[in-house]
Amino acid sequence: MRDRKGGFGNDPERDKQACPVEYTLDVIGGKWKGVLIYHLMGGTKRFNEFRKICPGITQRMLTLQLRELEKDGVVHREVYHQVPPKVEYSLTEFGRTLIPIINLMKDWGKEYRDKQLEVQKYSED
Amino acid sequence: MRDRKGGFGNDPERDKQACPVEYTLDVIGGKWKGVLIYHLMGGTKRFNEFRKICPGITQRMLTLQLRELEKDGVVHREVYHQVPPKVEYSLTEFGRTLIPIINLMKDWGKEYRDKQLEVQKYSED
DNA sequence: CGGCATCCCTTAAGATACTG
DNA sequence: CAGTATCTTAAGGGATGCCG
Repeated sequence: MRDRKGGFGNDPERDKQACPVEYTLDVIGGKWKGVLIYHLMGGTKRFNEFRKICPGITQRMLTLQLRELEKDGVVHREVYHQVPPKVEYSLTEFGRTLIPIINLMKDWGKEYRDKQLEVQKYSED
Repeated sequence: MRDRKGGFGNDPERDKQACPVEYTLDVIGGKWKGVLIYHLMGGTKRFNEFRKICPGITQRMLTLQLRELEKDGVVHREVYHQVPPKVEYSLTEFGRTLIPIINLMKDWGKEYRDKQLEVQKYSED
């Protein structure tokens, strides 16, 4: 067992919860959560719309990531009980509080993607 | 991890690179990267300092995460060739451009950690 | 259409031991 | 002190098939 100085109990999540940054990353830092939230900022989306927007994601992962966002209260899932089925995903009010962060990340990503590539040149093997 | 060897031809990571949000998450979204950057905002840190601050992280993971941050140009690694060895980690200028994002994530985490717990109560039906 | 269940492989991550 | 190396386990994730 791991030596846990301070005896905080044995919840491995505690370390993350203790740091607000990690808590936030826990909500938006999943493999696809960032993009999903980002695209939801542009309006309601259906399941297959996401699949078109993110060709790399599988149904399974899309479901899992959306479920986690739903569980975290970030995304609302509206089911229309009809044939063929229709499910719409949207940001909750709570989810919208993330918009400033996502926007900042978007801006940073756009601005520094190139510069970061330059940096990498100097640290190549 | 990100493949730097070739171009973006059939790189499955391409989808992520295509979205600036995901690019940013790729840099700061690693399991421990957020906390590491966050703590580096408070000043230079040594290897074992991190281990004290983040009791849950293993040497191995700490090394790997720091190396990735270094590779991405976010963190500078200063090695003092002496006995006993001394290595200091600090944010690069590039790394400092992330500070606004980390701060925003910290604020959001602090503010909404509690509210999110409430949200979960309502989504248990 | 929008899933979920299953199988299976790959990658991430932990434990431990050892080193410059 | 600040790591590597190695092994093992846990989690992530793809492919496929079925179902409401």
